[in-house]
Amino acid sequence: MGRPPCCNESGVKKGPWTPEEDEKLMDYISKHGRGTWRTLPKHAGLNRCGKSCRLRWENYLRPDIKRGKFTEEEEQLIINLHSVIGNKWAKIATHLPGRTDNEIKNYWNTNLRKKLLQMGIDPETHKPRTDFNHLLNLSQLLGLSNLGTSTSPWTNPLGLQADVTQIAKLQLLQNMLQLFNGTSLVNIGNPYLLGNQILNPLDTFLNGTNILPDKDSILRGLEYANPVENQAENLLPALVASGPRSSTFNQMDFNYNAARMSTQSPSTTFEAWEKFLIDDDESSGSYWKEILDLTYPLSW
DNA sequence: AAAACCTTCAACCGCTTCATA
DNA sequence: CTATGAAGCGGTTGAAGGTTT
Repeated sequence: MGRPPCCNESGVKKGPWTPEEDEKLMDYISKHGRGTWRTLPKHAGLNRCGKSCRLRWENYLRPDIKRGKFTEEEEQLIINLHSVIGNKWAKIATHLPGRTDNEIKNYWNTNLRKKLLQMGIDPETHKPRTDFNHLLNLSQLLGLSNLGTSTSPWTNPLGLQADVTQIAKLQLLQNMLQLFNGTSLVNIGNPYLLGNQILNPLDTFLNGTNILPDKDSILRGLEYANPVENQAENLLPALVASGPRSSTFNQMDFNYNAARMSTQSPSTTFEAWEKFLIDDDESSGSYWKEILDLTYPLSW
């Protein structure tokens, strides 16, 4: 449509808001309500466009805005929701009272994205990263760190920290699973799957059992999370494995549940993964070595 | 101490969606 | 059904503050 942006109006102030402007806006809204944003600035005595006023109010001045760091629960919820509905920040924000879409978007881009990438998870698809360079870097990193662990798990020639090693292991394993499976489902901590039996990834791998959530249970979960709008239709790119629910390599799908994590110590997604990794018998190294030997018949 | 670099987040821009005439 | 205008949304930018060199 040909309508010019409202902010093209000449002489309208842009940029950071001053305390005086904030005061005027809050004052006006508290007395008269929001009304229409387009006419609000004029009535409130603000030299701003309506859009700017709306943004300032919605993202900063609204009295019910929660300030401060995101909690682990919020963090986990954002990841889970993002895995289902993608970059629908406004939708995600409706599940986090007091948080704005802008705030969630910023937090995602500056923190959560990086965390997932570090864990070898593609933040767009919520599946393991499969780009070759990434795999190569991981295998090199892992190889170097293994050199160090042969003498002491905490020191190595490059000074790599143990957590780097653990992350590398996790990433490599996930990538290998993806290569094996092609339909690998990595869903770390979905609180909507409370009803499903969830296995420790290691147990899953060793026992050869696998329980994946079906589409109905996901939909029920969403309905629970948002009873007003049960509209999860076609919004399930990452949660529903495209392959058969019970195949040889689907056994290795990591369906690791947030509820399990939250009822046990450690309590967070990332800590739980860390625990899983550290609990691995480092001294024998057999678990990882076997996997690596199976998939990479090269010497480390 | 200072410059360079990095990170964060408020705010903007332009597009889409929704409501209504 | 169509056109129009307002609101909403998501991507992007850039200033400010923090950190590293």
